[in-house]
Amino acid sequence: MATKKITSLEVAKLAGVSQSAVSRVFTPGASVSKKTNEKVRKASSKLGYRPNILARSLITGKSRIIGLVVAHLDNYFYPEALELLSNALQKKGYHVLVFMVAKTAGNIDDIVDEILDYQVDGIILASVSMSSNLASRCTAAGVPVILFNRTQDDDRLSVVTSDNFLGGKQVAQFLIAGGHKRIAYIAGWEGASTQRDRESGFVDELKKQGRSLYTREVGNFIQDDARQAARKMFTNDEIPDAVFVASDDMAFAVMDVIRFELGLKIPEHVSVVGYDDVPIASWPAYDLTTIRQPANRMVAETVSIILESIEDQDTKPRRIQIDGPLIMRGSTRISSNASGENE
Amino acid sequence: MATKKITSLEVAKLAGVSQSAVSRVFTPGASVSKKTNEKVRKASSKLGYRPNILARSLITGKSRIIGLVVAHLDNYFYPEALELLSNALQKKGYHVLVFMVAKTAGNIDDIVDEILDYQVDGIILASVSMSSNLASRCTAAGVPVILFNRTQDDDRLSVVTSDNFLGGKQVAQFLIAGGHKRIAYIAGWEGASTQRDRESGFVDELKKQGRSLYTREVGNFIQDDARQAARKMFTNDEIPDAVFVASDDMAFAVMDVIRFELGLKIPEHVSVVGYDDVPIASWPAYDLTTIRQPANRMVAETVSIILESIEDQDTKPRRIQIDGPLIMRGSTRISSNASGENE
DNA sequence: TAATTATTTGCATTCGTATGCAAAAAATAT
DNA sequence: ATATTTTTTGCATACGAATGCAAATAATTA
Repeated sequence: MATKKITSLEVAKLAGVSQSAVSRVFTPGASVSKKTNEKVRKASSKLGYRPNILARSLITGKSRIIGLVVAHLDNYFYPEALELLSNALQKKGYHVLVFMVAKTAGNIDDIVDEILDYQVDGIILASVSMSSNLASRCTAAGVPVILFNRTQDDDRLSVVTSDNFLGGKQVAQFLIAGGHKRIAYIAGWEGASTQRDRESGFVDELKKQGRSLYTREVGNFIQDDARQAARKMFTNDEIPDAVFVASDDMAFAVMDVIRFELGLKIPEHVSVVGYDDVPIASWPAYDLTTIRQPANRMVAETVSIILESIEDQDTKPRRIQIDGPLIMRGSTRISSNASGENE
Repeated sequence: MATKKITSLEVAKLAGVSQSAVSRVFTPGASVSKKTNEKVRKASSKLGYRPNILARSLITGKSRIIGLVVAHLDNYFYPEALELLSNALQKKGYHVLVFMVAKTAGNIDDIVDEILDYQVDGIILASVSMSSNLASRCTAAGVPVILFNRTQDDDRLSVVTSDNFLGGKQVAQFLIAGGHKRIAYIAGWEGASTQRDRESGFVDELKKQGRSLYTREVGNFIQDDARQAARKMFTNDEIPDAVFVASDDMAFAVMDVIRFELGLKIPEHVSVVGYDDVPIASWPAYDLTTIRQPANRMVAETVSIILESIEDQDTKPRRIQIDGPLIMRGSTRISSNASGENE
């Protein structure tokens, strides 16, 4: 009921000093004598005073809020990243304001406007891209923008991804080395750079080794779509003997279809490879061979870039690619006659 | 570089009106003539003006920010809830500021202090509880607090949970009806009210039907611990023929141990029941019988309570229990000779 | 048309904190 | 003890928008 807010002025009165003195006590690096400091601290804790971050932001121009836009919280890679991100930023005195966006990402721009309304110090777009026009707006407002797990050709934006092209390539090499002949691909949402890069790395390498895709379907990074894609792909006369699925999340759905709907065995009848290495991939029920996206390192880079950009407005946007290893597990077979296929 | 902020004053100048006029145009329900409205809108969009939420908050005392404290983003129930929550609040013009807290929840109080610094309009604690002292602070500050999926005896706090006691009871009834004789339980973290309620509902019903727990281990709502618990539980001479695991998340780990480490069959050798009904539970690889926690309804209640409390400071805290059904799937057997066991 | 009422508008102040500047106090040097 | 330098302090103002109040304008009525 009694909604009373303790302000610096009241603390000042109790401590017998000026409001500025109180402010200085709570401003690191300001000039305050030991005695004043003590008086103020005492009065503050007596009244339960804490500085109002919003009022402070108004004058400093820094809110210590980072806006985060996420679409796919259902793909476990993102909650994991969010947790790491939030923890890392928290340690630095920042906090994350979350903005969810429809998976069928449309009007990101409106959302970003909302974010800017909060005077955030920086913006992280997880698996989402923004219009060039809006990028200008952010730049003009001095708000650094970082794309996380998504690329875009705009040198005003920083980008942190895994090396998706290399990842795709590694999968191709691995599958060919494993002696697979009919190699298929289930794509993610084709608007996503990660999808495109994974696929072109994959297909490029196949070509380089004189192969080509046996079948291709689209799963849009959505489990239901992936299931559909799998059903279509595996009801032909001659099914693929290996399939690379553009994300672990979809791969699980695909494996379920292969095993429980079609009664096929993994990897005996078909090898499955995913992408991300989310925790579930290592659960024995799936035991999925996959490319690891090192969420921790990606997050660490993201945080360091954003903090640097905030502290020094003149920091140039950076583009970081972190490569992750192929994690070999039981969902893929390794034939013994795998050899001699290097160009 | 050119960090220029457009303020209402600049818009006012361009539009040839006063700053107050601009403010009124952006304040729903304020008195503005059609003509002024047009002039201001025009000038605003020309300059790209948007009101500064922080400055507004300072004077209105409302930030349109909701603080959310989460611990277990690795249990899929929470990302799901977060997504629903954020979406629902977004629709109402609110946004979620996320605070992660260690799973071994200790100093929640410090975190809540940080939250209050942001002048949030409300606080949601997901699976986390707070000291009574701090509850007073929040009440005094006029900030409503809602516990999500966790109870606590404090009538200043609102609480939204599923009916965990009833859930536990349902599981007991179901397992007994299924003809199980040696019924075990793997507990969550014992500091959690959800854990306690699930267990007491479960054990109470067993007793009522003249049974008792065959074995009990603790999994702390952590997969690794659950695995350990399962190993211990299933290496005795006579293993349980049914086990109720306090969360789906742990149940998956337990199932993996049972099947892949111990080579037992589910449900032939042992039935497994979980709690939450996260999406993975319905994946055929697990096909887990479980109690559904209706995240959508829980979130809807949470949002409606928090908004109501914000709009009307005199709203009394509420305690909502939403009951969820038992979802019968393939991880439990239903024996035919299940009968005559009522007291 | 004049008188009365309803709407708009601008002025000035407020929210809570930070900070440039000049005065005061303390510390140091001469 | 005095002069000089350094540190601390308070005053006053600024941040950007919202709002009570009174003046100005428009709409309504007689």
